[in-house]
Amino acid sequence: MGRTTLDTAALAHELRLAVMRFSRRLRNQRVDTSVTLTHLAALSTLKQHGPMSPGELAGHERVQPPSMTRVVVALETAGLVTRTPHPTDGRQVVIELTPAAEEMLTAEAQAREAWLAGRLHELTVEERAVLREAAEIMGKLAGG
Amino acid sequence: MGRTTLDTAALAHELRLAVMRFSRRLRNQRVDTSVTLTHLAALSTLKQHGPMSPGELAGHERVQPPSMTRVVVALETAGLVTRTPHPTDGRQVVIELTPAAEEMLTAEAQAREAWLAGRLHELTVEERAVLREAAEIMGKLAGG
DNA sequence: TATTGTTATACTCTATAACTATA
DNA sequence: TATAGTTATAGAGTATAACAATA
Repeated sequence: MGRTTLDTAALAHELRLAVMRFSRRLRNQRVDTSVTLTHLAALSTLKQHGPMSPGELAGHERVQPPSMTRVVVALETAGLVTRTPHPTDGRQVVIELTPAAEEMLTAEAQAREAWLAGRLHELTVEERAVLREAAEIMGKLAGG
Repeated sequence: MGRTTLDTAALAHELRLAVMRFSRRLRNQRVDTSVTLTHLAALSTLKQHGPMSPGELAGHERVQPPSMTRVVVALETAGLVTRTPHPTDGRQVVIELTPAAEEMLTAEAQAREAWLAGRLHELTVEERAVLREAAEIMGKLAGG
């Protein structure tokens, strides 16, 4: 086992611990309890990629379809997404953001991430640059 | 709102999404289902900082004391930690790793993080360096 | 009275398995 | 048969509130 392998194992260890604590911290910082972070993540994906099926959404969020079904039901109940039949494939449905959701995402963007943004603001420019790159790399790791 | 503030808000958004997906992915990659990642995190903290009370452990892990109680009970049942009375303060108990836990942590260190280490190995040296720095920064953000 | 830890209870998030409807 | 989605069920992880023991 070479030096790179040792380094990688150590990094895996540290990164796992840091990400777990950080994600817990993030999850507990929600202020608007009416919309959870999981719901927000789904809404953000719809905002970013446009209308899609529950299956596609589950793929994007890296959860199983039944998990996404529950999220979509909750969002529909809250009036934040609509479920309409797919135009050509009767098995599929299309999930789309409502104007209310668009408005909410826009209006509360800053407020929702206030804690994290505040903490990030305390960092140096260099540290933020590191996190910006790291976010991209983690996205790649999670997505592949 | 200046440019830095805008950048920070955008970074908060991207970082939150990336960390959530990444942590989900990590949580689902456990192979040895007998010990969950949450339990492992607690064991790693004990390994790193030595014996401590449930309250201290909860503080380290950034969870509430009742949550840690459940983790400790599970770990004690599994024979991975011991709960002994504090020598001078009768209210407190001291949580300590058993030899079995030490052995497990050492022996399975690589195997447990196999997925992540494998993925990290595919990255460039520069990307790993970014994640190494990011882990430290996220630890700081989670801990403060 | 204040602190430490536990118990009781409930909610969120996620999974797997089984089912329905459509292709 | 295969695919998309949902329902049923279960389990992990966490929280708040209430309680017991000790300082």
